[in-house]
Amino acid sequence: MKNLYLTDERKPKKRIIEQVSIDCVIFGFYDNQLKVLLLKFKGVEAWALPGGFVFHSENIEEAAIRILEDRTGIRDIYLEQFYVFGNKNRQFREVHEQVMSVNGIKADDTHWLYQRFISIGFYALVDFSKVTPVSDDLSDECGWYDIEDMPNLAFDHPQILQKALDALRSNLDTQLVGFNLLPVTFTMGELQSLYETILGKKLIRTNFQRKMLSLEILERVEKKYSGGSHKAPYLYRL
Amino acid sequence: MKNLYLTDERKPKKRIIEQVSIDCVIFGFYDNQLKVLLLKFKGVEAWALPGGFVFHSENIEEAAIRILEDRTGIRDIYLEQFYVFGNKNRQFREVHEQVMSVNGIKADDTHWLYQRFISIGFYALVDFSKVTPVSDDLSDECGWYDIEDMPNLAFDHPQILQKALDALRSNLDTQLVGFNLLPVTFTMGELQSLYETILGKKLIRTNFQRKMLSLEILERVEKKYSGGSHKAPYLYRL
DNA sequence: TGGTTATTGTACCATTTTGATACAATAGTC
DNA sequence: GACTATTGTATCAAAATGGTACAATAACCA
Repeated sequence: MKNLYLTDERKPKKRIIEQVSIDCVIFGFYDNQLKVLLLKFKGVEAWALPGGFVFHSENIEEAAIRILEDRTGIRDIYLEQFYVFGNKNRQFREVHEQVMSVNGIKADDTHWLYQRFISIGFYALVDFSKVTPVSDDLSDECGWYDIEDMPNLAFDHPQILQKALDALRSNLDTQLVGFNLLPVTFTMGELQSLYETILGKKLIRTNFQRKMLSLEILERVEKKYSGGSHKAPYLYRL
Repeated sequence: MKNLYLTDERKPKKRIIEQVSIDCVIFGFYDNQLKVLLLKFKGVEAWALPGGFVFHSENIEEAAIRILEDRTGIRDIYLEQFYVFGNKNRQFREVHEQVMSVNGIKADDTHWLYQRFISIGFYALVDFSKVTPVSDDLSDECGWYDIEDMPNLAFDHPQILQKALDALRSNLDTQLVGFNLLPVTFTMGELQSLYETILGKKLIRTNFQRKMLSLEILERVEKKYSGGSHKAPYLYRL
């Protein structure tokens, strides 16, 4: 994924599948807020979801894992395919041209990047504290943005993000997917506030606790002394 | 989709996106059994899900609608994208070669059909009684097969079918998707047996009836006199 | 040291949902 | 008119969920 815009002039050994791309919605949880990892294009006031292409020699899931590792520095990420975006007007000539001109790259009209793209959406759930965001060649920033307070997203990435959120929401109860967003140990309060931000609604504390404990998947570890003047909560782990 | 194997020699006006395909799992319900529409290749003992390619000038969902109409003769089909199959070993040279040789078509080693494919899976729910299965140029049969009694499926179509079934099952309750498999009016018993075959388990009749009626989406029409020596059930519609 | 405060863990009751059984209604057969 | 198979509904028990009460406790403060 170095120098994306040059790949076909340089004819690298690893050929990519043209007109298919991957977009990753990387979720993290910090400060009781749901966050998404975004890249900012060099010289353009537009942010984008981390993405990339699929080599002929790899599975699409491997491609997603590779992209995730490039941006976050971690492997073993919880990953799920959620939708394919394939409208015929999915071609983003203006933004690509702008980014290329700012970065001093030229391409003629028939460049494959100017064609229509089919993009496979993956969402990833990561432990916020383990991630070191890394930008790519075309970006000057890579960082976390609050889901409630997003900057100007390029392309059709607002829709992709929305669809990822919907998928995450509907998998939350059935797949018990939320724990991937927390560190190994966490308090019941943290877990509840994670559920509340993903579902977008308040939950009743006592019932939430009963529900979680009745799943019999949580192990109670030691207490957590926060320094607050109140009873210390227990820490739990899966 | 006429003469699939010739498309690039003939350079048709409608260019397709290479290395991306669509596979459709078309579900129907008849005789209290869940059925799937399959094609049988000419001269080869292998069946396949109806599929096709995406033109540059159409959305992927439009492509799926086109493929569905070609095989079933009906538009306005309930359609849902459920997964993308993109393993690097998704190339099916042997089968393609066999089918081509049987049908007297030649292609050299670099033919795009010999490359690896990314296939977007859609499942469709149709009213069995409205469908007239139509085979394509490479098939000599197109018909319904019982989900419990499938013939030899080519490629990775067994996995695709399984994933479609999983998706259908998990959408059954939340999206109330099952009604698309029934005619406009139906009895409670038919609805129940549909649910039972999709979920793969028996349901308690009285509770199922209570549940369905409590949704307040069913309208009771006239009675259905089956000729059986028992009370006649009501017909319902959405 | 003992009172105060904020938060946590759990018990408890009311309400709703679900599981399971009973039974009356009825279309056709004999 | 009795009999049979099936349908529609009522009913009770059990489980899940919503909501309140209250005791336990870590830090703070007078």
